[in-house]
Amino acid sequence: MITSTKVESPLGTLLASEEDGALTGLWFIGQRHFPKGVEAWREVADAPVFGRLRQELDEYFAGERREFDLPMNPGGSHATVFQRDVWKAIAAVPFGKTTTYSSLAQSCGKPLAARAAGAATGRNPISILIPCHRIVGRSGALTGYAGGLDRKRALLQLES
Amino acid sequence: MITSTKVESPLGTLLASEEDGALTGLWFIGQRHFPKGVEAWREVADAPVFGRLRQELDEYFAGERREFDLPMNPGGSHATVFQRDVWKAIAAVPFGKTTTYSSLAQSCGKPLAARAAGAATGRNPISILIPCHRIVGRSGALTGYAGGLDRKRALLQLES
DNA sequence: GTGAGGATGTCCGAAAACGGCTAGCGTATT
DNA sequence: AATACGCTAGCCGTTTTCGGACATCCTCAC
Repeated sequence: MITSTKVESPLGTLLASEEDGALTGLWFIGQRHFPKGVEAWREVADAPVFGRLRQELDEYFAGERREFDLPMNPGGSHATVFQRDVWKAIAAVPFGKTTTYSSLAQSCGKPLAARAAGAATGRNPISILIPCHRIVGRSGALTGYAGGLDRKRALLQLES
Repeated sequence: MITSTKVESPLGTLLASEEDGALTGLWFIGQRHFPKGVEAWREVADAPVFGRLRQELDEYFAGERREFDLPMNPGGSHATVFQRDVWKAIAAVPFGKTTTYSSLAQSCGKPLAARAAGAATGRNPISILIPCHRIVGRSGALTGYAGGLDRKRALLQLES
């Protein structure tokens, strides 16, 4: 059973989803690749993981938190091996640092799959906590963000 | 979280699956349309619904039970509306009776979809409890069964 | 009778299109 | 000479698309 709730943030409202006590998703409302079957999820505002999420997000946006610490399970069941690898590599990028798509690809053992890594990055199901905003082009250009480049800029600004 | 277990029967071994306390699947091992992600399910032999299933199945095969009574949730999340309609119509066919694919299609409000009803019948996720063995061709021929025609014959024999 | 053909929803495989990329060159500015 | 754009062409996993195949049955022409 998947449950969901809405979370407010300085960058707009987010939708969070949870299953078996672990956070499975966090998207800006209406962003690119917003999940499809949302209507079937049951809204349960007070699941334990949602409480922690709200608090840690508040601290993060207040500049008082650099890392998140709560149970996560991105991708549920339909994600591919490559996607999981990419998301894991993204999660390893520390606060305040950035890395490139080609570097991600390399970490996954597929040095030539930079473009595919970009596609996988865009499908990251847990915005902010899996910091896909820290991934930029080789030239340093921001290239893209499923929640919009403005939000990507704002997040990088917050971390600088 | 989906869990599974194996169940013995006079017609062979079955795999049962459960989620949130409801039975979600029951297949003959290796039958046509056997589910795919089974490796990812956790084997838990003693879920409550599995206990009831074992007992009711034993009674059924002993000729002492004509109807099943336990929580079912066929198709989980990826089933289509049409499939659910067909399975519901199949569940309404009583012990010892049979009906036809075209009759099923009619019950679903799509009188011309007899063939599609056949396809949906084949995907029935809960063998025996959703009695797809009671569906025959208009001429009375047994036409097909995902678990093999022998088993279909045996089940109809048992109910006669 | 008997055989051919059409209606129907879904799955499956194959093939094509599509991205949150990059390196390599030419040109065009300083 | 450097640097900065802009275009092009390869790279690769995933998504989309499309064409058959099915646990059928009715009708219409011979």
